[in-house]
Amino acid sequence: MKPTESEMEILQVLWNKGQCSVREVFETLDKKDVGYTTILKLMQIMHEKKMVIRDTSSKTHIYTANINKEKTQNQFLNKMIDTVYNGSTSRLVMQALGNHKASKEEIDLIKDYLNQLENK
Amino acid sequence: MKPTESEMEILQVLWNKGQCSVREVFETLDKKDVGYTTILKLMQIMHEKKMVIRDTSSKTHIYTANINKEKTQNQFLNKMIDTVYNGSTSRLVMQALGNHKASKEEIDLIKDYLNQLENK
DNA sequence: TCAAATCTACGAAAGAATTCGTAAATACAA
DNA sequence: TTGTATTTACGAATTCTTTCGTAGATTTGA
Repeated sequence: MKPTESEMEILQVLWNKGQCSVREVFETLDKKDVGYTTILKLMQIMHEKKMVIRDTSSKTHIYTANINKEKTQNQFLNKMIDTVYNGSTSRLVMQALGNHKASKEEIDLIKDYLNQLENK
Repeated sequence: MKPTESEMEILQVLWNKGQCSVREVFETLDKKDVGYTTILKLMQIMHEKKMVIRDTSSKTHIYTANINKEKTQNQFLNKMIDTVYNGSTSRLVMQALGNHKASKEEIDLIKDYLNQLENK
């Protein structure tokens, strides 16, 4: 039920773009070392698992994500908090913030968010 | 180079306890459905990969983590931000905070941390 | 001492995930 | 029309991860 890493990459594209042909997904994630049919196969498997739905009315099938983005992200997040951060959400968050990846703008966003949380 | 999920669980124990025999790890993670030799094998593989070091001077070998906790956690975190949150640290953080898993205390911790960040 | 318990080593099976080759169908354009 | 492109379907190979059985060594304690 939990998407694999590759499936996650594909879902990412589908969530962003709404709907895509296999080729669009393939080109969006231009992974140097994977062939077109690999992505095709993965998406077919995802279809079997009902992670995506597809419109087969024309030759080129059009895929759409069929699982909830936030729910799926949360699933990964919780797993990660458990196995990587020993159950501590705050440690994860602080590490994410101390990270070079978090920009000033992002930190401001988070402050606003915390204030909102507080006022409830 | 990146630990697998099982390896991560074992590293977790080693990071927490400092050093352990296989049996200690086995008991700490008491997974109902995995045998002792499975954990042993995993730890032997981790040794081959130099993820852990071990003292073999007595019959019962004693293992210690040989990779950096923070660095390894960051590796997972960054991967996750990319493949699950489309590169957005703030989205990950906000979702973690909105999560049932983040308690009041944890949120306070994070506020302090943000203030510290600010004063630098 | 010797048997039971505990440990390591190691190969191999089982399971999961990824990868791709090839064939057949369809569309497209010269 | 005819051949080139693109697409799907699908089986099979490959690779990665997890699992365990068995054998042999060591320790322990009755």
